[in-house]
Amino acid sequence: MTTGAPPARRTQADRRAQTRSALLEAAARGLSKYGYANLALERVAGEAGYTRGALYHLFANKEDLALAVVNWVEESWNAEVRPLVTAEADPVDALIALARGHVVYCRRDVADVLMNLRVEFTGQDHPVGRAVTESIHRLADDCAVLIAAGRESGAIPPGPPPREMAFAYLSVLEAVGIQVAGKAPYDVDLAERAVRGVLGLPPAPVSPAVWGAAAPMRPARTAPEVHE
Amino acid sequence: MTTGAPPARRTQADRRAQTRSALLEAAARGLSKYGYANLALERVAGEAGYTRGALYHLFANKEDLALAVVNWVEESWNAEVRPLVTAEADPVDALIALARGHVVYCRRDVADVLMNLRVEFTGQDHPVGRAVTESIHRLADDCAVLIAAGRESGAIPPGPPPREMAFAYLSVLEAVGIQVAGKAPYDVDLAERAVRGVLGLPPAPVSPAVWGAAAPMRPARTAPEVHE
DNA sequence: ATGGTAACATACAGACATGTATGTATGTGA
DNA sequence: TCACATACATACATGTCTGTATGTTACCAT
Repeated sequence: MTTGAPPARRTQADRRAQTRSALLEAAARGLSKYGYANLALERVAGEAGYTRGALYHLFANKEDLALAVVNWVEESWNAEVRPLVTAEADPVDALIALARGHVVYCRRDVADVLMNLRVEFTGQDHPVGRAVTESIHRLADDCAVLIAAGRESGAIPPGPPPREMAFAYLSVLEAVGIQVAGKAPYDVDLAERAVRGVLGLPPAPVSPAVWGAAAPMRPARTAPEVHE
Repeated sequence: MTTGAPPARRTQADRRAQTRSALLEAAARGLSKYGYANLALERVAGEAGYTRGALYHLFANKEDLALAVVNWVEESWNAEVRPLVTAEADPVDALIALARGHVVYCRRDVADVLMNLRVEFTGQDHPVGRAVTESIHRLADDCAVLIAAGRESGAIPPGPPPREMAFAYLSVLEAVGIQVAGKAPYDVDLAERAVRGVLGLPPAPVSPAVWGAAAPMRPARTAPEVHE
């Protein structure tokens, strides 16, 4: 190519995909920081490098954009954390793996979008709030199955009904996830502690060195701690 | 008094106090349900039985009202929960009593005001967010002292720095408090489980009957379970 | 009873955000 | 090259909310 060549032509499909992606990311960051009510579309578009016209071309309205973000976040969580869970045959190991994986997921800056929206729409009937609630319910259903299995095998002691237990487990995990996110080396182990407590399990057998310098290797039966 | 007597004259001070109280309660309910951004003062005033004129007569602006609510909630929490904590000489018992007392406090409908505001203003610099943060920091400082004392006595195993531990403890307690509030009989015991887990303590020695019908009596060394 | 102040209610003004309408730029197939 | 459709930008219209100004009611001291 010569030095004076014009920029390469991008297809409309490519342009559309890039615009959409940029807007979703900007909206997610905005929802994370400002919530839904305070999310100004002029700002979202600006931070994505476009204008509201482009935004309204791709999304019907503010609600449509937020719902798209909710789906986007759920998908990215499923892509990163679910494999860790399904890789475990034992229910307790699966629940612990989920907790550890979730805390690692919380190291990214949009991890609290769903929690923020859930808190914001609690007690209100709104499409975005409903979407978040449904997302969490799907996850809670899966956790309830694991909890019930763990109880049946005797690995998990008795407690509230499995579904209630699952909601408590998730709320604790969510809170710890956000509170200690990124505070390696102990964010992951602290999350495990918290969910073991809620489930009624005794503390994991670890040496005191865990709370010191570098995180040590995990026992062989749990998920890997670091993911790239 | 005769049947046709006019209503009793109330002093201006009494009228002012009643108006202020009604507005604070309505605002607290509004902040709990809608957060700050979505809190419409027209609605607050209406639900309190007044108009925005009365509201602006008593509070400089929306921010002033919200700050007053934050203080009001903090004071009511301190009045109800702190005595349970200070009544315990042992640090672990104090932390457990705090958790149990907090969950009982969460049975009222404005218990989540501070959490909602904290979530809403995370990442932003706003006077209301700062007030909430300071309130939580004061509590975390006290918890950190208890945690440090428990570690020194050997009752609490090692973990992250006491202050970090205190924030994790509070975030877990807050999450469980809101998630299971009012779901007697197990909301209080579930909260205890959660915080024991975070602190690294083994499960409390309880019989399986706890998760059945009525809550049994607690062992003598912990705070009473029911408060009127 | 009267004048003054506080407690409240109603009207006004401006800012901000959303959604819609219209204009401009870019890709695409014939 | 040209007509068309899509991708985006800019302008317009409307509603909502906050804070301020003004009006009315109630208490209070003289």
